[in-house]
Amino acid sequence: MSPKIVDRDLRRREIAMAALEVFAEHGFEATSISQIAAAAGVGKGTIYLYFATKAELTVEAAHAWIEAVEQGVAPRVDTQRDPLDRLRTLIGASTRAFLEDPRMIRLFLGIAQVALDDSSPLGDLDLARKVSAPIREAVREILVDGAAQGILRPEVAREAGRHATNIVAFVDGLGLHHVSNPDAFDLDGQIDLYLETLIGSMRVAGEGGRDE
Amino acid sequence: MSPKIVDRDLRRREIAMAALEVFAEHGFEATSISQIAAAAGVGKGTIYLYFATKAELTVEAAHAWIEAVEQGVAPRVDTQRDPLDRLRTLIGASTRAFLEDPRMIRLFLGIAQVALDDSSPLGDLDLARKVSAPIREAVREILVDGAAQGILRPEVAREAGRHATNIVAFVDGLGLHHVSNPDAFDLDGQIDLYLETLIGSMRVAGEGGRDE
Amino acid sequence: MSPKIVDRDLRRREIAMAALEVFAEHGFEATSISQIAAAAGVGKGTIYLYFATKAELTVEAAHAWIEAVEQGVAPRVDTQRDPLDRLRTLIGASTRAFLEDPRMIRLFLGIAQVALDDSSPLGDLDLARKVSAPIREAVREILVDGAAQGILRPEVAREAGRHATNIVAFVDGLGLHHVSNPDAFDLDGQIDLYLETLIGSMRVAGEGGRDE
Amino acid sequence: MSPKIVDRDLRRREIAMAALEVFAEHGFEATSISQIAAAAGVGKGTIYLYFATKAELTVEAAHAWIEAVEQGVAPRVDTQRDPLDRLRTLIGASTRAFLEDPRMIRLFLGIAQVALDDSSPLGDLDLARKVSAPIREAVREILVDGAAQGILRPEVAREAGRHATNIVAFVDGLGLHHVSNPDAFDLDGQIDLYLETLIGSMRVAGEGGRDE
DNA sequence: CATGAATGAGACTTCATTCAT
DNA sequence: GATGAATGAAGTCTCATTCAT
Repeated sequence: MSPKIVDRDLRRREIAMAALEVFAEHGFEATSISQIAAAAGVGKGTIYLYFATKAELTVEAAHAWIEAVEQGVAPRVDTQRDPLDRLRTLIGASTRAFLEDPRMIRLFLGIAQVALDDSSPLGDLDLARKVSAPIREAVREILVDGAAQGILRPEVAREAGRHATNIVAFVDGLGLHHVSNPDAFDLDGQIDLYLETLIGSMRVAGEGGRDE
Repeated sequence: MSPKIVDRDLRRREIAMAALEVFAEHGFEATSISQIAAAAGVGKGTIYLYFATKAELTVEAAHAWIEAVEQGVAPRVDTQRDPLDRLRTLIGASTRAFLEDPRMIRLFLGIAQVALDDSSPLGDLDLARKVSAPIREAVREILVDGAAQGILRPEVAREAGRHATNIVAFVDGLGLHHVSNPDAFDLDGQIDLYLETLIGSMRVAGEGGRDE
Repeated sequence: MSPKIVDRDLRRREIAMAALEVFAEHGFEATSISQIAAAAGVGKGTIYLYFATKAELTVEAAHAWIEAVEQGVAPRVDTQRDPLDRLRTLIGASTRAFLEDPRMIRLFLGIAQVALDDSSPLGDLDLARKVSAPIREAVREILVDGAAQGILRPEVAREAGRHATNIVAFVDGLGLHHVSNPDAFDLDGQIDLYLETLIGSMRVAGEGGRDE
Repeated sequence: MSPKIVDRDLRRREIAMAALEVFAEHGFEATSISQIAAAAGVGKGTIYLYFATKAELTVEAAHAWIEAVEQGVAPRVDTQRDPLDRLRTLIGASTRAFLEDPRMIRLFLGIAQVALDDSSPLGDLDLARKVSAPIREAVREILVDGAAQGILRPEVAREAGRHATNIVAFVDGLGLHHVSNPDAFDLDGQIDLYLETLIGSMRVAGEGGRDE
């Protein structure tokens, strides 16, 4: 009656989302098919009607995660007008929302590790890059905007993509350290320091800044 | 009468180093004692003469790694006099040497993941921080030096430790992305961009810079 | 839609009975899960679908044994009317049936040994006592009956429980020796001697006895 | 210099005695060669200079135990003159001394179980019988004495050996139950009850007894 | 002779995957 | 299609036994 293809994809996605939950909760290698089946509310055998292999399920889960991140980040940026404020808001908010949830980092680490496995079908996922793509793009746009408005130096616009890559890399790196030892430093303080250092370098000289 | 004499600590270290190799190759949880034993050229049971548990071996391997990093980084810095050059050399060289070996990031990810496990004896190791401690300290000293020589702004010296934390975080984050997809960006170029942006913000205004 | 239906309790019992066979044959600690699985005709992993642990399987096997003993002993007693004859029949028949199978004593010894282990979940099973409980109770009833009929001394009825305990202890002890070396003595003869000695002391004086 | 045969046997005995200690403490199958070596104060390899196999060591330990029991029992009997008192003393004292030490029963059970193994070289040890031989013999002598003094019935003397076998069997059986659950009954009380029942049947009729 | 480092078989247990229902 | 019972490979760890020192 209903098209089977649609059903299958829907089911795959549902199971993948459930897997995502369990991965985030228990870590990656510690998660069994049984747990995923229970979380998805289906039988263990049913998993194998939709995925040939646990690895294939992992790939789907990673994809689902990427899409979820993409859809979750975009809305947050558009509340501010000033490029510098937008940058502060974007980096600060998404970093905190994203990194302060240990489940997310666990998920990221787990999937990244699987992706790093040479024999893994996740190898071509370019996970870190795809997951951070929406943030990176948003950052890039802000930088271009800022240059267009004369707030940021012109050359920032020329290198906007590469700057965005660095910014995202910093966010992920800081998140990694934060997660390894949340007490080692003040996450907010480090983000502020980074942003102001960055802005100090990008801002058109002579414009009034926050720290001088 | 004369029993075989074995240096337990040396043996532990040897096995830990071998374990490190395999961990880096296959990831942490995917590595079996058998593989480690094979890599170390010993029998499976021998491992347990030196480590009560796989977890204990993991801790030792992590420690070994930390020490190896510590010893590997220090010598590289002292060849330059100018603080900015030293910073470029330190970050550039150690980043490349350290991060272009995918095994290292894999190891780092693996350890971070294990460290995230609450029940893990690695939990209190603060591995991510200890591993990067020598680099962070070297960076901090350079920043303080640079401020003392009047090349960097005085407030950089005051915040040297926090700046160093951010710089190391960036290095790790960029490494993570690089390893995830080596073709996504030019590692050297990104590092240069970061360093010049950073220096641009830290340098005493009016001093001549490299990129303008 | 119609999943395979399995009676878990039945399956547990089946496996426990198979385990019992192997325990009896090889002793308790010398029996491996592999052997039990083979004896039960199932895969090694299947055992763990029904028992969380080897110890849990052991407990279930012990319980199964207790029940088997309970069901095997009761019917034999009710064929005789005279208390002394019933006592002779009960002790003689059940002793022989029970003890001449060396597997049973082996089982008993094994369980006793496991029970001695403080950390064993069998510790609170009081296995030796439970296993012999039905016989002990039957003996007690016979003694009370005998006293009620005026055949045994009144004080025997008052101490019936403690006499029963001693009788059962004797049976087990003789079984132990018998199993240790079946040729060392004539089991039947020793049982007869014991019974007549016992009866000689319990019988109301002046009543005609079998052996004088 | 010193005859090697003597040294070897002495050493074997020393190690066997040490093994006995550990067996009694930790149970039989739970005892490793390492533990025995440590208890004996020798190296693990040294064990194999004196015993080809763990089983062989077990045999020697069992033999050592038998001899120790033999030497320990005899002295206790000779303090009393009245045969009935001597019997009470012998059974009561040796039972308690022997059975109230859980290590001894553990040892007995463990060795018995090994001895029951068909493939065991202990099979010909007739352990239970040999261990109890000295007590059995002492009991037999007391019974013969008692008959000779006219205190016990003449037919007791004729069957003295078989009575002694039964008495020892009872002691062992009661000990087994006691060890399985020390709280199940009062050991002293049960022994007294048994002895008086036994004596009541063996005593020459009309002689003043304890319980009438 | 004595030692203990080394070994590998084998124990218990988990889990991805299959398949009869 | 859906299920979960069944399986066996593989993992961690123990320990009797060997052998170089």
